[in-house]
Amino acid sequence: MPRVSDTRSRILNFIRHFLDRRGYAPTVRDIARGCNISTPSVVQYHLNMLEEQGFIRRDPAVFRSIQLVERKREAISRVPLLGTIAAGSPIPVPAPDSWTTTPEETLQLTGELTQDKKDIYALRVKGTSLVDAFVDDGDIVIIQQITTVEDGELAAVWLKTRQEVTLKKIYREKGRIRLQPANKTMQPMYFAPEEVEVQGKVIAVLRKL
Amino acid sequence: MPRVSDTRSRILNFIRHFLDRRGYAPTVRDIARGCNISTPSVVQYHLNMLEEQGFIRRDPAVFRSIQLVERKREAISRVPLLGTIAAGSPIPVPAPDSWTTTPEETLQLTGELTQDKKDIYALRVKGTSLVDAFVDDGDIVIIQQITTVEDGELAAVWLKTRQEVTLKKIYREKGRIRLQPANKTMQPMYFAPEEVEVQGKVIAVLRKL
DNA sequence: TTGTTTCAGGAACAAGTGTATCAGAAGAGT
DNA sequence: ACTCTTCTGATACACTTGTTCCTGAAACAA
Repeated sequence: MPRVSDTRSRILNFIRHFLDRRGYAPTVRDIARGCNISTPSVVQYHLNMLEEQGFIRRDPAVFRSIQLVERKREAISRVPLLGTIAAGSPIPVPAPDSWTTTPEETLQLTGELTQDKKDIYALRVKGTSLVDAFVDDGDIVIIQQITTVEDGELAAVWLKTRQEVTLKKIYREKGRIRLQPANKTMQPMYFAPEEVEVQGKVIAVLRKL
Repeated sequence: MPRVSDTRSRILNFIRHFLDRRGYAPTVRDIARGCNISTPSVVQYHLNMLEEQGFIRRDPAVFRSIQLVERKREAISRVPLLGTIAAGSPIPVPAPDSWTTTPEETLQLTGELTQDKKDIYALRVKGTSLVDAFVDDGDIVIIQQITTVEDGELAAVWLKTRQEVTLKKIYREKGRIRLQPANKTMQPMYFAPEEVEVQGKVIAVLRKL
């Protein structure tokens, strides 16, 4: 048991909160003020200890350079919001070079949602044509750009003859393709393989309210 | 067309890279050095412009306080997944002290989804009782724990007499409460105010596939 | 005791750093 | 040409801030 109720961890917590609240690191004197320490030198002492113990990292002689080792850059992927998905209009499949051009907007998602997959883009749903996939007007679908999907996976498909885009579970059957709505109470549709063009695989849907 | 290939965007990019590489913000002079600008005052000028235009935020007289507005929403919050939401069982409202206890699981979400709100938890949907809110079995609803919501907001409500939980848009009317399904084709339901208990406000729905 | 380690307090220095001011150049529009 | 806005340059000031040096108290071990 430490002598005081551990100044050290109090300092660590103060740094955490300061970073959360202000967005940049505190100075020695900020910490002193926040932890009721009367002088910078004491803070300096503890910071040196914390750095030795591997809790923080600092660049010498650089102001506000304290970094928390525990805040290892979490994997955030920036997913481009490339446009809208509507029943009557084709999905705007991104050109290979357009990944770097400025999209309409960018979503910041954790790897938990993107499942760390590559070639991902997002589309905003316009209209209520996708209600049979439990997707409402204004929802955002996250799509991985691939041309073939496994049986049973939810795919974004373009129906050539109908000039229509839809989200359906796809099943290959003998000589035809079955498109099954996510809503189990609804009936499947059948198409010739050449009528169906898989634009991508839906890996997530999100709705902000 | 700007004279040079826009010093401003060069500065912005430099700040981005500096933050990524060093973990803290550059000083005026760091930027000057990195962008081949001969004097701090020019950088200062452009930083003021960038702040006016809403690209960055700075705290006056605080060293290394430049923050990229575009990364404001990057903060990852850990949202506890507290259980399931099913038609027949009450929503497991977290006890005030249980926030720190270990939840079933934890979601990592960016501020973009949590909208930087407080007192947020997540529930996994079990069953198809919420289809009228376009919520499917297995979806995850993000809920902010508040007891009153604005008219028209999607709320998680417990219907006492029915012993049932549902997600509905809530409207206060004279002497009664109207619960409107998110699906506009469906009919509203009416209840006496004391029958309806608001458990929280739905701020997002997400579906991982 | 004695010595050693850890922690707190005070003061001061030197460098880093935001900022203001003045001056002037370069375009754009009239 | 003229004015106006936008941008660049140089210098200087004042404050912020990392750092060092000193003193001293408290705990612990030999």
